[in-house]
Amino acid sequence: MTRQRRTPDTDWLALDRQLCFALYSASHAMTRAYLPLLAPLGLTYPQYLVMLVLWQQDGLTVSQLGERLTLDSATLTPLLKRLETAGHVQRLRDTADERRLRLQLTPAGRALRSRALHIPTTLAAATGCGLDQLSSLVQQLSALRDRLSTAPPTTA
Amino acid sequence: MTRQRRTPDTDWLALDRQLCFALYSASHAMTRAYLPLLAPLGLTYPQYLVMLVLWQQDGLTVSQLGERLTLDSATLTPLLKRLETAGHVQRLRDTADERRLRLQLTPAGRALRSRALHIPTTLAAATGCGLDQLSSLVQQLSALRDRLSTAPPTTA
DNA sequence: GGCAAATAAATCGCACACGATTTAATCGAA
DNA sequence: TTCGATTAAATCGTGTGCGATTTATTTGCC
Repeated sequence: MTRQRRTPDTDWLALDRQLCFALYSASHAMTRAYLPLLAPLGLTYPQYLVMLVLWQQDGLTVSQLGERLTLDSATLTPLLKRLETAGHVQRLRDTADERRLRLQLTPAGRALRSRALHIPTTLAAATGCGLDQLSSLVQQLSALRDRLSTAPPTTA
Repeated sequence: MTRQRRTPDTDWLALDRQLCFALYSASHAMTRAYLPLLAPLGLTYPQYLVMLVLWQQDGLTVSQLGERLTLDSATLTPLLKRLETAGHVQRLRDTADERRLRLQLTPAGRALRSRALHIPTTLAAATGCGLDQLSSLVQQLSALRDRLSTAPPTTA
């Protein structure tokens, strides 16, 4: 006789089966792991992501930055003002098109990069993953993100 | 002569190499994909996660709920008050220990479950992943989350 | 019993996220 | 050329997250 269990195979709503929760909780755990490394630099985690982009390419507009991070101006404007107050970036109106705002690193902002160089390897160690699993995860998650964001709104 | 490129193999700070950003952006893309499915139920995404837990096990305390979701009372208290206002849960002081708050689903909260049953399959389709890749990702991400949260604060 | 330590929620302050609207600047077609 | 449509940021309101503190209750040790 098979009896009904509390979480049978058919309970597709079980928390630990949800990819969404696995992503959500892993992402938050990652953010928490970054905190002690970013605190000495005076950066929050989203601010660190912005700096990663600007260290790669300076002089972007707010929209261009938002495309890379999939964030909009409602999120970025106050964040960038805080980075400006902290002295890491300058916010300059584009003279050719006054609607656009150009983001320029200050010397202090550029200098901060050298103090961040150790972070990726430190974190990679904390994950306990091998380098091959790490890059495999990055590949899978990037592809997943792209499929989710180009997918039709509901598919229903 | 090899010349220096803008993003050489040694640029470990490149945004698209970061597992943290792959996680962060995939997680946000996932949340956005849920929005049109959750709006008809009147739930935000974190509220949906709380309901997933309560549908599996009713009568939990705030701390127990927080353990499953890795969230603390600062986040959960206002969220639960909104779920109570919406009529989905009741917040009852434990008579045996007045410090504890017991979370009980209302009939409306229990009934909501049937309207959520289609969500996991709809989303699974939107990911464009096979079922085997989905469960593999859930496994890897859950393990990653556990390693990150049990790891020593800095390892430095 | 009585009181310090521990525990459970709540509260406070700050920083994201994001839908929706607003403001300002540019573009484009009649 | 001029005025409506488009575009870029900024603003507004709501809802998380979380470090730090506060309040209320219980526990444990004398």
